[in-house]
Amino acid sequence: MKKENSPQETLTTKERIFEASVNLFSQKGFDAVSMREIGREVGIRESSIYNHYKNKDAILENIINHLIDELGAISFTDEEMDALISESPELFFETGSREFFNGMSNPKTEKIWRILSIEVFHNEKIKTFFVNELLESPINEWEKIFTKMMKKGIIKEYDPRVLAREYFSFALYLFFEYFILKYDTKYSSFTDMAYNKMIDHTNFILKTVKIESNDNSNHKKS
Amino acid sequence: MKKENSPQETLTTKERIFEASVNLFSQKGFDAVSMREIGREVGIRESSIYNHYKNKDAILENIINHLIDELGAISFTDEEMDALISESPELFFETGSREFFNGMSNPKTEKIWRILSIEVFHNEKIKTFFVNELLESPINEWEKIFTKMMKKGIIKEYDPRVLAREYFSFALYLFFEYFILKYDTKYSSFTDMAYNKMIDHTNFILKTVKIESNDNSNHKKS
DNA sequence: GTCTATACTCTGATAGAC
DNA sequence: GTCTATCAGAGTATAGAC
Repeated sequence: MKKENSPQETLTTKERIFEASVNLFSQKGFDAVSMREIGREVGIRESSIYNHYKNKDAILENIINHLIDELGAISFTDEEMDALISESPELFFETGSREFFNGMSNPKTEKIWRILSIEVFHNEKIKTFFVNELLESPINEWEKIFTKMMKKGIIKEYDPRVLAREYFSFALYLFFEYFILKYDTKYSSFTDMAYNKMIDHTNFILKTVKIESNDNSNHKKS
Repeated sequence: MKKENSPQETLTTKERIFEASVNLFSQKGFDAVSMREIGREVGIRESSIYNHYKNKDAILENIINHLIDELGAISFTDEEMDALISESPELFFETGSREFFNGMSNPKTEKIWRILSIEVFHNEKIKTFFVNELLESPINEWEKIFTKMMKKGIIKEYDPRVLAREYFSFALYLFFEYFILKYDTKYSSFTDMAYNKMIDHTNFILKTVKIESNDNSNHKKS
């Protein structure tokens, strides 16, 4: 929809304001960044920003919507899900994890998640977005998935709500560990920090609930 | 160390500033509260606050230290732990959970945790405190505990580090759900929201790793 | 200890010349 | 579209009278 690969010089001023704001907000937080600072970064006066954005909040709004658009683009159909579940639960979890990580792993997207993590307390829209996208809808989705798996005889009977929470809470833990507590430290990306831990987690869950077929290759040690 | 139960009128001005700041910061965040506002709440001019605290940061510092002192007061000796583990893993988990919840459940402590959750991005000291108290030291502790349980033959062999993360990550998930996303909603306290979920979680973990004695009372349904 | 008064800095935002 | 100039308001903090 937008030209993405164009060199820096061909970006419109509005786009340059957007980029500069994402960088500054993700480093310092929304309140700590002034319009003057954004202007300085872009190379224009702060008053000129108001030709492109109504006010400072409109920049943040724009950033949030950018992420929402991006997340809306990736999703599974029920049929794809069904096929995957039937084929192999391991593969399904792997694909699900990959989808989750893809939604937060490119550098720009990571910065936006970071901004939202910082501003979740100060902005009602961000809070609602978080509660929906990170708490409620994923857990509801996973509840459905686990229910389906039980019906298919792939996993043992267990309260699917509890199972969904057991599974997804770990992803949230990783999210908070990275974006709130460990951002700007030794890790180069969310995937870098979290992916292997998520694999360990999936194995742990499967160990408990999976119904073994005739293959007993469970005791792997590295 | 301090008189706690004295009626409001007998608090010193410094204490009243402390109380007012905890209330205001936990509702609006540190930056959003002005010295004028604190003064108004206490009933003095903002300039008078500087007779009791060097500056605004000193108030926050005081609040953080209050929590650190409080947390330092509750802890287990290795002997107590050993005795509990040997007696019953269920009881041990229950006691451990209760300790965790006690550290964040009285109304004043909850408010302080909320303040810290809001300010974790803007304050390096708070971030370090969080990383130590909520991420690293608990997971290290639980790793030791699970190792001990394995040696005693109470739980099955498994990577104790992974197990520690599996167990404690859920507590962190609950912490973030409450203090960051759901504070000021339908729940009256952290315990109110989280305790039953934590029990479900403990049961799930035990289901996977516990070595059953001769009793098979695992299939309870409500 | 608290007050008034004041200093100073920074913020987001607007008006109007070019 | 960008500039200069300017605004009102809020922020922390200090000095000195009482």
